[in-house]
Amino acid sequence: MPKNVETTVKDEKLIKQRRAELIKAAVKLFTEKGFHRTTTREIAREAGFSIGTLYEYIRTKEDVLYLVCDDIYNKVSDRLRATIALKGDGVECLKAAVAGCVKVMDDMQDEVLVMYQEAKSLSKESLPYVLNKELEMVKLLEDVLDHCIRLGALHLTEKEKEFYAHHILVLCQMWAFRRWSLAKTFTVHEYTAYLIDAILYGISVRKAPSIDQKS
Amino acid sequence: MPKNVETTVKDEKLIKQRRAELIKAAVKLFTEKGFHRTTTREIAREAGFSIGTLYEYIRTKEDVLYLVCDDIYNKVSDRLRATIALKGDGVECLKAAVAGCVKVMDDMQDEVLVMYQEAKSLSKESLPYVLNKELEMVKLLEDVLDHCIRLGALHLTEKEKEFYAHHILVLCQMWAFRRWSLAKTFTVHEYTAYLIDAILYGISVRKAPSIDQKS
Amino acid sequence: MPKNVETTVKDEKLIKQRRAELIKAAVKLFTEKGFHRTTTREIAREAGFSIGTLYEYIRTKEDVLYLVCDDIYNKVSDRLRATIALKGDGVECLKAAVAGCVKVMDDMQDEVLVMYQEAKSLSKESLPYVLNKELEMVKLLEDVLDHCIRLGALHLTEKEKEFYAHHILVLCQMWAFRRWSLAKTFTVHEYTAYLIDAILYGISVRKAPSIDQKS
Amino acid sequence: MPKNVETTVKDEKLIKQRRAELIKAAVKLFTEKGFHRTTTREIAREAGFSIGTLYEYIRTKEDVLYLVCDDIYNKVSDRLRATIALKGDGVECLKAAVAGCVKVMDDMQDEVLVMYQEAKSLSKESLPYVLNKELEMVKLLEDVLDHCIRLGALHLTEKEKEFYAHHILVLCQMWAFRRWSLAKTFTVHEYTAYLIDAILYGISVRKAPSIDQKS
DNA sequence: CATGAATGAGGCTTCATTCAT
DNA sequence: TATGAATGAAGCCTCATTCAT
Repeated sequence: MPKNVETTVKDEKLIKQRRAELIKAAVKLFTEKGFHRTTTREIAREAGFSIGTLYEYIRTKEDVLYLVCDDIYNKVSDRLRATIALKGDGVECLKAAVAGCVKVMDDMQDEVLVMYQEAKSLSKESLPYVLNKELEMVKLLEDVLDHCIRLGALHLTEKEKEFYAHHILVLCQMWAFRRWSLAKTFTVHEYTAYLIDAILYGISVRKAPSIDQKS
Repeated sequence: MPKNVETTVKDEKLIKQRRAELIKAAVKLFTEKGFHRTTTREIAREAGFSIGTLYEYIRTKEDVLYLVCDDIYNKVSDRLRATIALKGDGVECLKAAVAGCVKVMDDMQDEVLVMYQEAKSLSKESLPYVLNKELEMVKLLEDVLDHCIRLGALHLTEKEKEFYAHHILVLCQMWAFRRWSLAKTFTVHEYTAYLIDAILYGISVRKAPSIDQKS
Repeated sequence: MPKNVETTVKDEKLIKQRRAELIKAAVKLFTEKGFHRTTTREIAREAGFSIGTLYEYIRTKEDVLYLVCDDIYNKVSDRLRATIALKGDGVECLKAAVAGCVKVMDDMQDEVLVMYQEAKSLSKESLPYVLNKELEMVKLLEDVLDHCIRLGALHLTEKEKEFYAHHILVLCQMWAFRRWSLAKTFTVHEYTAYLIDAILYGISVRKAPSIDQKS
Repeated sequence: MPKNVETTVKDEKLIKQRRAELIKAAVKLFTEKGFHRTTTREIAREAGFSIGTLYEYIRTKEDVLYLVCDDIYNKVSDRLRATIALKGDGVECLKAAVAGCVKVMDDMQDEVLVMYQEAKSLSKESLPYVLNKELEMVKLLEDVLDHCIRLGALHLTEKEKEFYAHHILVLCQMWAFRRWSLAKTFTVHEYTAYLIDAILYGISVRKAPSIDQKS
């Protein structure tokens, strides 16, 4: 399923190493100027090898984008999986997940932005693979919700579960996308606290005990 | 503040008309292939005039992007303003706003996507202007919240208000950004209903009366 | 049938003129260094316009080769048609045709060499069209033979006619291909005289009346 | 006279063996895609060794072409020499030579085509050597003609002899060059028969006894 | 005002050749 | 000797922009 970017080089270990260098360079440049404004030469130079060498490890410029997106998704997913960890009783588990997810978005802001802004430039063949990765992340949050449901802490239908998985993921990503504005008012921790509250109890519950909730 | 895209042509009426044609053509093409993959020639052809004429109404390709983003922001803002309208008592007003906002995102999905995906290609000079437009939209939602607060339907601090304005806007945009996945499970109306619930009451309140909320 | 090389330019007259310039430049360069060793930039410079302009009149480097081959074939065919003219009684007509054909090969040696040496670099799509042109030239010679046959000067079966048409054409081309060697010993006129004799009467008839011819 | 292609390797036997492999691979590839479209890497891979090893046995890509042309010329010459063999009385000897020559062209069509189409890509230094090989082949046919002359079967001046040697060689090559068209109508044997007739007696003698031949 | 031919900088990619292992 | 990773010059082509008509 994962597209296999062809190489001229055979040494697997070398491929891994060079690719890591290449991806690091590309992420840096894409962050600064975007995929289209970055030239292959710049990527090669930043990665520390010649243009010829770059093309020993990829076949097209688009391959670089694919490798970058693939790598970031994997890293984000891995970190998410590690942070979420289904620990804590009841709703605590969800809170931890949200906090972890925001932290990942905070730590990897540059990468996350690159991924979401440039993935659209992938070819028709690669795009589905990447979109699927996005759904895998949604799935991770569904697992958290499932856990809470099994603990009896939440009561959700299947549809609600899907809805909330997207909902929570988007709200966490929001920190990455809107930090330029939000960071003027909130620290990550404040943001996280507000977000947990908003997700769990909604806006109306803010100190309004007498209001007729969802009558 | 709004950058003035220079023209060779003087006739104001003509400028308006040609720009409208130009923007329409550009939005169509940007939707299909993105800003960078679209050539100025294509824009001219799609708009129905020659490349020479195109350059009578803009100075650089980036001007087209600026005009497009500006135009879409204005349209989205206008529609939002019209839909929101601060009508309804108490929390109804907020519900109407959310519903209206989602509808706008649904109606203008293509435009919204173009705007958010390509705005990053604007120059350092134009970007702030566009980001500011984004904040104006946030402000619109803050106004709604203010209204609810004044009606006594909500109780929010200034910070909470800012947070929720972003929060709500992002969740509405989510429909535009994730329709490729969400639409498999939800209709716009379902999505809207779930969203209103989620915003107002959060996830934990879903039929779980006995749970000790935020003790 | 003739492939239509696409242009960006619309003015038909201009296309004709520029193409003529382009072809002239290309023939000169291809003659000197061959198709593969000639760069598009060199063609543009030699033709007197910029690389950008060159690409307004063609889409690929191969288009240049196609235009060149097409043009040369047309010129050679036209000259052949003009020279042959089915004039003269009996076998005189054939002699005139051979003489004319050799003259064409002599006058257009460079072009003929380019055409036969580079045509193989045409794409699978264009090649058949060019090969067909070759067959048209064979056809011209078949017409001459037909004429002689109708005059009663020659007696050939259909197969013989086809054979001799190729046979004569190849022998005329021989002057173009082997002038580097033949010209050391023969002038064109000598060559023509020898060739006519060889074609008409063969080698054995050279002053050998007593030999038992093909008994 | 024969250019000495330099090697890093000393072992003569190894050189011979590797070169044979290399030439075989190159002929195959040149036949398929021509010299310029074939890469050195492809040659190495097809020959069964690495690019590094290839360059132990040649110094430039052009060396490969030189080796190929040289090898083919030698093989063709050898086969020609073997087939011709100056056997047969009188004109039979010539007939046998023509038949043999056509057979060689038929058997080695691919090689012959490669040789004549790519030799022009040789450098100014190598070209004369290869052209000289061509003249050696002409010489072989001159020898045949000489033999016939000595037998009294033909009467030719020196100039006529040179002319006919080229003439016959070209007509035999014609089978290789035009088989794409001729083979639709003729088998090799038919072609050979027609050709022998044409060379010996010319076109006019075809059943036209009363015509005043070159009076 | 409108047109579209002309321009050329610059991007992506290939590939012959080298050289350290 | 054999290998194959590294190199970078050089090729093809695109496209934003200009300007004469």
